[in-house]
Amino acid sequence: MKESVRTLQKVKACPIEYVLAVNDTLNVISGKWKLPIIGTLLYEKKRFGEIQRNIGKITPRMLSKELKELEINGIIVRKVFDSVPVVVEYELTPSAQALGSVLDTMVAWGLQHREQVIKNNQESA
Amino acid sequence: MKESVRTLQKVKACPIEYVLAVNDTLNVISGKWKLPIIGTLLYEKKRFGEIQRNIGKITPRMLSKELKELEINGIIVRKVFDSVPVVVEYELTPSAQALGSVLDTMVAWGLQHREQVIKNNQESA
DNA sequence: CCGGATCCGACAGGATACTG
DNA sequence: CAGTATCCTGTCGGATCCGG
Repeated sequence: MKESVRTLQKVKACPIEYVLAVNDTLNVISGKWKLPIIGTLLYEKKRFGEIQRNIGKITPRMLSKELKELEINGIIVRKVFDSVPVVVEYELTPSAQALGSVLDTMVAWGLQHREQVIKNNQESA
Repeated sequence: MKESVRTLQKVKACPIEYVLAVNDTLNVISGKWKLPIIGTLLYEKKRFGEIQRNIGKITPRMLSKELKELEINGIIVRKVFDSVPVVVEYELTPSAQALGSVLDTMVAWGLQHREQVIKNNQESA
């Protein structure tokens, strides 16, 4: 677990498991590349190079590192085909696909919040 | 906007506003202290020192910085009372209180994901 | 084609001391 | 009480080159 999201405390009267659950979710969607990677795999499973081209500016080092983390966290599955040259496919787990609901609420809140901020600015003008 | 969450791309067939909305939400809840601060203010408005004691291990430097960011982002309101000594109160905006729905879905996903991971480990054992 | 190894800058976050 | 100022460390992420 990353240090930066470890210390969530006292969010409402939530039991400790809730706090851990929120941190688990945050660890899966925060950082610069996690969501782009998940996003590009939502359509279909892809190979290393495909992901890299799809995302655009990510270096192989970062892509490799992020894929490894996502695999450890049960977000993607890595399949190696022993051909020559070697082929590796990455695919989302069902759990990862269920992230859609989280993103939906985040979109909803983001849009609503933006509206609210604009309205407040107009009032104070 | 932080660099680390700027490059979200191609998440599903989402229009660009959805991507921005997700980033807005992420900017409000990621980092080590944002959620603890919001959490402690969910009960009631508090003063600087109260927040600091409530959270526990945060330094005044970090607390000040985070509160400033949260204010800029329309998450909290800062009220200064010109008494001696000076009193400053921090309070959540309605928008911030609406974050509960986001946290709820994150909790739900986190719990479900954990279950799924455990189940998969048992199967492969 | 799929990465690993190495080096490097930028920045989040901590420790401590000090002001209005 | 409510912060600032300064310094320091660790982690994130980029660049480049190398290997199976």
